[in-house]
Order: sequence, then structure tokens, then C-alpha cells
Amino acid sequence: MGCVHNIRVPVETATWSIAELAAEYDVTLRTIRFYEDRGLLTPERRGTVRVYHPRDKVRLGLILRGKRLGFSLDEIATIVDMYDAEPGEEGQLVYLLNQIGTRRAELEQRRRDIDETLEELAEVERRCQADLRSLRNR
Amino acid sequence: MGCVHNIRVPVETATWSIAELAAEYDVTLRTIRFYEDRGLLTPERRGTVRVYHPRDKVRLGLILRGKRLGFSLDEIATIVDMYDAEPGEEGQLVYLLNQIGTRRAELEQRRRDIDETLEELAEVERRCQADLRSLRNR
DNA sequence: CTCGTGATTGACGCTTACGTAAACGTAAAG
DNA sequence: CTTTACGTTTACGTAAGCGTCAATCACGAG
Repeated sequence: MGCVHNIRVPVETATWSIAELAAEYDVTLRTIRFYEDRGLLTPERRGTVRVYHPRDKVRLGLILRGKRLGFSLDEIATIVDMYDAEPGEEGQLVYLLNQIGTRRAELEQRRRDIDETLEELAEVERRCQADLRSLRNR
Repeated sequence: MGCVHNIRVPVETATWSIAELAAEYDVTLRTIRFYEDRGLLTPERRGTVRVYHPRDKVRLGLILRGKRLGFSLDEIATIVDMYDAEPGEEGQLVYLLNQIGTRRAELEQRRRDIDETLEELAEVERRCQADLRSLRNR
């Protein structure tokens, strides 16, 4: 199907069960199903069973990264959906570009916050180590 | 008090009402009181009224930055409390240093996540702009 | 005295992001 | 056929982080 020439390529690209995905990303089945409920994942169904394709796996990775960044699932949804948005018409594209701008601003603010915090932590650390030394030199 | 020499300095360092703090940081009174409930803030009381000192203001700033970074209030509590921890004994110091290590690792992971996301957003952006151009050149 | 302003303490409600059974289906292995 | 492993849906529970009254107090202005 789609492979006119008789070149043998693995048409059946990898798929995963829900348990495999859960193990790989260290989340529960409940979590994965919940993300589907929220429209973030749309696995294939073989009968009633969920079958996850590379696309789903990538999206799960993106979702979890978004979570680590402290975004809500709603925000993550808009972000993740940007990745595989169809070219679409001009309005769509402009909207997308705006979204990107917004997200970038947020992320850059977060990075500034992180850098500040790291510097302050380093300072606290120096104080701690100094205190430790003065304790041990007695 | 503590000022043995008769040098005139403003002993009454600035204080703020709950409403002033709320306005300055753009949060609600409810939020500020909630943070107090959770032990994150400990304003002075004049009668029943809360009076916030510079220390409280700084802590509120730290809390909100923690929130922007996606930390839970519990995590924020441990982080913020590290800042004004007393020197203490060796065990305490070692514990603090461990905490700092953990937080730093988390923050550095977050920064990596941010950088990856920013790069990917930039790519999506380029695609969008290319699509826009090809739309307008028709 | 009364009114408006700004503060207080409950207490209930709501959303998010799942946890946690309960009850059931299916398919391969013993 | 029964067990075991793995999957399913439905549904109630929960912790976090506030929003939103309601009732009350304190105080200076008029």
C-alpha cells in the first residue's frame, strides 16, 4: 500500500501497548488514559485495545516535558497541537505565530527565573560550606 | 535599640498592608492569606491586622517566582526556608546542601526542557513564515 | 451616631490532575 | 477449563490552590 516498488521496508512501524509506554515514561496507565480523555492523545483502537504509534509516543514525551515546565494540560494541549498543525490559511498561520510569540515570552521569563534561583542557591551553598568549615575547624 | 550611637536612621523600616502587597504583586488577598495558612508567610499582627515587613515581601516574591517555575507550594516552602535557615549544626547543614543539590538538578533539567522547547518553537515558526510567504506570493 | 473603607475569620465551592477500586473482557498458557 | 496477564469502562475520592460569599470588627469622616 503506497509501496509500488517491491522494496522490502518495515511498513508496520513500531507500536506500543499502553503498559509499554507507561513503563518507558514512568507514568501510570491512568495518567495516559486521562491524557486521552483530555484530547491530548488519540491512539488507534484494535477492538477496544489502545495501540500507540510513534506520533502518540512523541506527543506523550512533549506532554511530559510540558508538565516538567509547569504548564497546565490545557496549555500543553495548545502547545503540542502547534507542532502538527496543518499549513492552513493565513488567519490560522497568524494565530499560530502569535501563540508562538506568547509561549516564547513565557519560556524566556521562566528561564530568567531559573537563572536567578540557581544563582541564589549557589550563594546559600557557599554560606553553608563556609559554616561547615568553621564548625570543623574548632 | 541596638543603635548605641546617636545616628538618626529610620528604625521603622517599611511595612505594607495586605492590600498593598496584593496590588504590587497582582495577587488576591485570599492568595496571600492562603500562603500564610500554609506557613509560607508570617506577618506581624497589630491587633488582628496583618502587617508585612520587608522579609515577608521578599518571601512573597520568592513564592511567586517558585510558582512561575511550576513548583508546588510544598516544594516552594522547603526552597524558601533554605534562604533564611540559621547556620545550625552539621547535620542540618549537610541536609541543606543535599537539598540544594536536588533543587539545582531539577532546575537544570527544567532549563534543558525550556531550551529544547524554544528551539522547536523556532522551527515551527520558520515553517509558519515560509507557509505565509508562499501564500502571499500567489 | 452613622456611614464608608478596609480589614478579619469561617466555610463552602470549584477546577485540575490524577489515585483507586470495582466489575468486566480477551487471549495465551498450563 | 481455569488461571494469569493485560486490557477495558465507570465512577467515586482526593489534594492543591485558590474564588466567593457571609458575617463581623475597627476606625476616621461627616
